[in-house]
Amino acid sequence: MDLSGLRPAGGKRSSKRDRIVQLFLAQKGHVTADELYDLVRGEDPGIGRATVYRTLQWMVTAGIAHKVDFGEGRSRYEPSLRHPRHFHLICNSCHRSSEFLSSDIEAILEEVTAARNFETVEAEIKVFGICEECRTGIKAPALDGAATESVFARDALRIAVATERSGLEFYSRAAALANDPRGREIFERLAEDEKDHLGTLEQRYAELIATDPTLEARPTFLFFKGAAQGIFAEGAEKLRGGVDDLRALLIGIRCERDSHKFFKKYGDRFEDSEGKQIFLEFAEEEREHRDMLIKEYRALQARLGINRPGRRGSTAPPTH
Amino acid sequence: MDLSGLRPAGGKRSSKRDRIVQLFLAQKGHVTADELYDLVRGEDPGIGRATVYRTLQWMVTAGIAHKVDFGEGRSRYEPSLRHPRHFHLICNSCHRSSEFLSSDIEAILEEVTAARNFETVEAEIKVFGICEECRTGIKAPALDGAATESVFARDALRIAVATERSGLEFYSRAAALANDPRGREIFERLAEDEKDHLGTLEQRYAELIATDPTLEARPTFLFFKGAAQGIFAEGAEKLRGGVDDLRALLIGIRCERDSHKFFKKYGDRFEDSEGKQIFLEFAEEEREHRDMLIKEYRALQARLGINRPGRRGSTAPPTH
DNA sequence: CTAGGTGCAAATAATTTGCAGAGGC
DNA sequence: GCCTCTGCAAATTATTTGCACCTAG
Repeated sequence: MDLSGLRPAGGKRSSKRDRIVQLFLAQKGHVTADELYDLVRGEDPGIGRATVYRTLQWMVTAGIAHKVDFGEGRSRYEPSLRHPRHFHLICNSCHRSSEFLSSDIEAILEEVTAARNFETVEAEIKVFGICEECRTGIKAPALDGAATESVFARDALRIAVATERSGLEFYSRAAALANDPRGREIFERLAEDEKDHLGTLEQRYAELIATDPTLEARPTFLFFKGAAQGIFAEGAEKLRGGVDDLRALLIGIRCERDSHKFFKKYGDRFEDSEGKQIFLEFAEEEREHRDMLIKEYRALQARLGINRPGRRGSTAPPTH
Repeated sequence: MDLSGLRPAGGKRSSKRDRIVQLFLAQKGHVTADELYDLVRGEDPGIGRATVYRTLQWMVTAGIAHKVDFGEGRSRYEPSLRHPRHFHLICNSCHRSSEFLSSDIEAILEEVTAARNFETVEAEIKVFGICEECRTGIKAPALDGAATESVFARDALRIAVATERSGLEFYSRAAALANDPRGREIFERLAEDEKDHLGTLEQRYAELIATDPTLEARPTFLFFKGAAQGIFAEGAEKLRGGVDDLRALLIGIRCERDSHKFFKKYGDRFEDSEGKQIFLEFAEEEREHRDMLIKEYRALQARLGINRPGRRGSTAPPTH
């Protein structure tokens, strides 16, 4: 692994430090300073404990390592590459920890800190308790370091598939309900797009699973509110009662905004370059969809003009 | 304060321990062992550091105190009476911390741990960063220990008011839309109930503010998704497109379930006995509302019988 | 009387630091 | 040659423990 980009300017080459860093990065989970010291000693008995501590400290300031405290009275360190903000479930019995991501929690924390005018540097969540294995004795599929990236890709793809599926349903229904022929045409076109996306995502998902068949059984890593039903599901639900065209457009605009956000956010985090490309491309297309819907909303509003029945609430489409 | 209930069976009376405990409980924020030692020394120089540590330890096992680690290399302790699960914002600059509650985060964590078959003992969230005062120099109204209870009551009442307001709107609309006269009658009756509740809550809110006029300016302590719009807001929104009576009933059932949960949960946590009583009473009434709606749903379903147009999705009301 | 609480001083355990020497640039 | 890294041992810091004594029940 090339570490040159990680070394801060002015840092000096040092084979010992390099060896410690390398050993550290090769570790799966969360290492103690002492554990790392023992590992280092195994390779080179001429390295002192202080150097390990100093290197760990340096890695933290350099952003390579992340200090975590599981309440054991000593610190643990994890490589901070990959997912910058994950949270921990820590077993009080076997002292192992597993990780998860939750955009929803991140979003709520943003709300809270904004309300308090607090500028977040870092958030940590630790859930202490008893893990499945310690409680039942049944060994559950683990989420070790190597698999994390694939599991992340799997979860992101699953959410994406659900989203496109719900999007397809939303636009199909909207097209069926639409009174205005131009509006119907747009809904039909967007339904087609979502169908395309769905195909691409399902194929990528199948490819991913093919590379590692154990992947499907592994526990969820990325938790996301829209995951189960898809981001458009609520919108599709709203259409059930029957709505006018303007309202359908409005709902679509909101859903596209959310799904754009989703694809952008997780596209950025993807390690797998193919998945990343798909996500970022889709993010762009969802943005285009949204613009198209906004334009159509304005146009339809103008066409309906003043003879449109008055209604409480805003009539302008959201612009952000 | 009577501590007899807090002392574990077999514990021996001890004036020194009692004094330490009392001093600890009188503290506002999060004390370190050493800070407490200094405080204790001020009152009785004959108390040793070890006794303070031992008492702190004892308080933790007895459930009186809660150990928190803000990453300073030493532990802090806070009284664990009152709100059992709050989270912390910690300022890296002035090292003070402020607290918040979020039911939404609690709910998400429950989902995550359930998915991993993890049995939670305790969850902690720490957000590190820079507080408003350190960043801007403007002193913001604090959330000190004494005020926390009142601020909690204020926030709970605000959410409750919003909920009843949205409930009133929901039932008014539902009554206006209802085709079935019996259904309309029920909706009208529930609207009346919500109006009553609203009056009670607004009065209580005014009383609370009267006891401490600075209360309104203090920052939010209890964060809750339904807070801004009220728990029925989404339901009321759904009615906008126009729905049939069965669907309106179904939406009402869901909203009543959520608002029952809300009143129950926070009623249990209320310290202020008047607020507590109101909340628990309302929780009961919301449960009755829900039962009423479910009964009506079944009755209407039966009355409409087989000549009701078929529709995808479940036709049974949720039972939990 | 006796179990448990308490003070003092010494022990522990993780981590940091002073300093003399080694090594990269 | 200079500046930084490094090892070793000593220092530091929060917390715990051994032990003799004390005190409430």
